[in-house]
Amino acid sequence: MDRKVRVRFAPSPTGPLHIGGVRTALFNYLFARRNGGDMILRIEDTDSNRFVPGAEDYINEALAWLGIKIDEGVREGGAYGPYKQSERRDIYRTYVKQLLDAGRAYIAFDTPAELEAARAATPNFQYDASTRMNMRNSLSLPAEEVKALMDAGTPYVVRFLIEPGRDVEVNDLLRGKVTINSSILDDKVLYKSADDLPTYHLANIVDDHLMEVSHVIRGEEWLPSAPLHVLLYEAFGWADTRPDFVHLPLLLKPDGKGKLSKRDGDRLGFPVFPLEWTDPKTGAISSGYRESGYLPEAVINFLALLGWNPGDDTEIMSMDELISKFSFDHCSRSGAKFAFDKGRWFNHEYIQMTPDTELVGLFRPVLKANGVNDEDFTDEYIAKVISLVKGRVNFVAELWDQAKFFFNAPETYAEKDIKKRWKEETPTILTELIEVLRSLPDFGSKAAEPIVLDWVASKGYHLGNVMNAFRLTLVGECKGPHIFDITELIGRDETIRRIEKGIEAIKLPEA
RNA sequence: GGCCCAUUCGUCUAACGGUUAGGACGCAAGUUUCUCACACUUGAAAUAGCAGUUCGAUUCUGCUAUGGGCUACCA
Repeated sequence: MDRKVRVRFAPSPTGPLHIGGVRTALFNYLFARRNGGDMILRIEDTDSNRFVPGAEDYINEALAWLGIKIDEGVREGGAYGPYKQSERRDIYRTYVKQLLDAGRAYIAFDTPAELEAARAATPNFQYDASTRMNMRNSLSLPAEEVKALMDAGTPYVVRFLIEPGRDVEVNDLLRGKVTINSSILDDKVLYKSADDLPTYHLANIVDDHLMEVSHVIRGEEWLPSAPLHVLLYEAFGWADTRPDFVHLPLLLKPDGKGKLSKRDGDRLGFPVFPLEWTDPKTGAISSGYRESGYLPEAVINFLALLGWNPGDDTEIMSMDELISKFSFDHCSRSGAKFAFDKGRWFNHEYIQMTPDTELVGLFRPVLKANGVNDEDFTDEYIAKVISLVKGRVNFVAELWDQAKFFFNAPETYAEKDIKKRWKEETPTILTELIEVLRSLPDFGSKAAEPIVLDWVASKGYHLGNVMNAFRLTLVGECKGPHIFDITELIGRDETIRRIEKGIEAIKLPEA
């Protein structure tokens, strides 16, 4: 059956979208784009107790930052709306009634306390064919009593009537046929009268059907309930238009047990959220990839390769390349530990590929944060600085560590470098160097270097000691880019000022 | 406990019955160099175990082990 590819990403607004959710969204997006399909963003807010303000905005902002574009959704609109489940109550009510009328579901009045008691009384209690007649529901109770309870406005739920002893087949595009027996399924709650809202299972099936979703691409945690979903499609009479299922392997904690969870937060030393998130209740802040200096392209590239490969050794791929190569044929079925080391490398690669002029805009806030009045420096100057040091950083923020001496003269000088390079005759030599620098007709890196090196050679000085002492006065330690690139950028006056300051401040180490 | 899914270097993965089991991150060494990096070169590093099918198993089957998921009026 050939039909238009339509996929959906359906998060619950219960907090910030975590990185596993982002990966699911990405795979949906890549698959949709690869096949000329539509990408739907559906907000699954059927649990009124877990609603978190701001979460929906966060989801939109995160996907936008990452470059995952939504075709239909709450903001984007579309012909299949509303795209928020809490606005679809009328629709769900109709379909709940359909199931009830067809005898595929029933009404249950058991209170939470009664359910708890039943679970406590029976080991491995399950609300199903073996127990339902002992519970308080429209199957076990006389019709008059059911009516009386309903008339009295007693809270109830609607449960799906599962026929036991049937093998239910789920055909997963990644895993092949998965068969489970319906006896292990319980009579799932589909609807709660208390808030007049369905549960995930009902809403999910109804919406996917009505929105003409062709492929349900979601995390592996949904695999056990997929048979229930198959049964629901059947009960509604939608079996032949049922979407294909793809259950993606999970993202696991890098350090031990379990799937990567929202609560891991900063415990692991790297973000698990795309954007920084402030908990509206506690005020606790969880770091985000954006704020941690990751480029969205790097996050996307890294995530795409967790559980998928292009079929060859290519690793660096833009979104467009990912789209053109994406296929479930190259998806793996096993969970992937979310080790972030490689993510750092991806970010390094993407920083190298990003034009310096573009990095300037990202670096200015870092300068400000470090007390530099960045207005004092032109874009051209900052871009040149970046070009000299970006090869050695993984993150934009790390540029500061590598480049601060381009903005401030050193205040201190590294002890161990002094010990190694500062000799008794150093002040004299550097004083001579100042004269050489003053006499240079052209202070540019290319022009200055041979003249200075010739001078060192002609004097018979130790090149390493002279240059490193020179470097020490400019940088404060023995590190950094080519020395004449530094002097060219900071200029002749500042270079000489720093040498003089160094001669003044650096003392010969004892012994 | 029950049910389901998975298992190749430390990590992400390639090899879809025949390879010296490949690549990348990380790690180590070397080259380069005024320094620290970058870059480049090289290296160490894996088929969970046991049966079976087969001329031949990383690849197919079974069992065991291990890991993971689900087992709510959460998604």
